[in-house]
Amino acid sequence: MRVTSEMPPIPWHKARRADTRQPLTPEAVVEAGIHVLDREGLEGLTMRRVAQELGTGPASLYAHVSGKDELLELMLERISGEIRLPGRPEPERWKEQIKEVCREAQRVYTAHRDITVVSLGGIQLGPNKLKVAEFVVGLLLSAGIPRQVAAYALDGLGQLIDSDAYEASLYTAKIAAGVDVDAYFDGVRDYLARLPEERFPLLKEMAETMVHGDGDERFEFKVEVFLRGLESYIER
Amino acid sequence: MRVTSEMPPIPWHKARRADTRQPLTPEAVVEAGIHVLDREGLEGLTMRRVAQELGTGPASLYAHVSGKDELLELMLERISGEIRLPGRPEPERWKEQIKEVCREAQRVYTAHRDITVVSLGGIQLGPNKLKVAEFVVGLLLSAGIPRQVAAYALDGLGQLIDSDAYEASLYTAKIAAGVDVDAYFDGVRDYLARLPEERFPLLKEMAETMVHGDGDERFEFKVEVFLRGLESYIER
DNA sequence: CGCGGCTTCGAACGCTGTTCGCTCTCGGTT
DNA sequence: AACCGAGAGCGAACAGCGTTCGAAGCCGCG
Repeated sequence: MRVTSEMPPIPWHKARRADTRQPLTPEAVVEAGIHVLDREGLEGLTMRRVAQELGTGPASLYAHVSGKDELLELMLERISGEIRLPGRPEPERWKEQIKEVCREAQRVYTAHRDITVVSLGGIQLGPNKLKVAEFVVGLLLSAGIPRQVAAYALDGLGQLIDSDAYEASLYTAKIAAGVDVDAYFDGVRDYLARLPEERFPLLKEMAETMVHGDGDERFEFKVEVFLRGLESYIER
Repeated sequence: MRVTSEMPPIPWHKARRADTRQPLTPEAVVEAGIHVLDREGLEGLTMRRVAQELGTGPASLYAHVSGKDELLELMLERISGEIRLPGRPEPERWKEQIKEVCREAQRVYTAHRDITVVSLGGIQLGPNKLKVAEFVVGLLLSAGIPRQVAAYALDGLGQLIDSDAYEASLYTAKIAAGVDVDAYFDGVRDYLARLPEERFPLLKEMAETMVHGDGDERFEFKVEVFLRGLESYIER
């Protein structure tokens, strides 16, 4: 209910949004989306919230983006552009370099909260993601891994990174929400330790071992295991 | 607007819901939830829809279940109970038996659409899930895999199963929605084949290889790779 | 100068999870 | 036998969601 609805527009208020914001392009919408995502997570990423970030209403976004799904995919592709690859592939260090890429990808995705659910949801073919894939597949082939194995491995590594980044982001979200994660894991350990001996002897006894290690350590381990498995496919 | 609001209750209508439905317990709510999930997927699983399934309104559910999140976790745990384990662990066949468990888990989860997003979201400690974990960790230890490695491996295998089942469910959902998945993959292959030579030489050339193989084949491969990697940790 | 097409956006639609408060039932106590 | 409190059931409502519609405004081209 604007009381000024009958009044002439105040001249120096005219281009108010244009002062602080560029004139609304798909890129600007994506950027605003990423801002909201970083601040409030995927759950808080609503079209209304993104529109607010741009000083407008939700309906305005639909001129630049077909809907929330497309916005999410554009955001994911934009974020994938942040992944930095090693300067040049070094085939003799293929395992180490693939690990570097995995670490970097995991770092970038985790930095943007739970964006990776989008990635888990389907194949992404944007240039930024493809660039990473091209680099990794090159390393695999140069290591002597058969083509079909390399293709499947690309899939597997992507899934590993995505699901791990998703899990990691949920913990950082919990921390941000004020949950004491250490206490949570203590609770899990105690729960396991108190399991009935006759049904879960191993889990009960391994309670301490089960909760040991942080996310990075576990991620590092999974990648190492996968790469060791891949190594066994090398043909000479 | 019931016109009978002033009339005495018609006796044989009295227990109308009780005739067809048990008197609403947490178990009944979970079961109804699974019915809706199977029929309409996680997206179609709403509190209203579950309530409708039970012949009541959404508010009634909250007496038995604290909210949608808890309902989902209860559903996941109930579904985990469908996973059948081999009769007894056979340490000399540990790899094959772990594969059997993975296949079975993947089958069960995929049969219930995209329920595994819940699993990706955190640690589940229900007895049904723990039973599977106990079995697998027993096999790993009996194979000579160090305790800490076994603990991490449990995590890794779970993640593999969950993310794969999630992906698989999305494709079956697409099929159910009438999408021609073969045509979709043909499109992906053509897209890859038409990539610019100078930027993506490998992906371009490997287009056919990249889209080769169905979900089961890829899943089988990933599990095999992971297990081969695990094998290298065995200490004698 | 006029006009057609694109952008902008207030309002609305149908949906969601959840809460409130009233009614009703039923088991246990006085 | 009477009562009463606890819990279950549930209609109504709230705040918020993604998305659509239609009117208005703007800009560049003819």
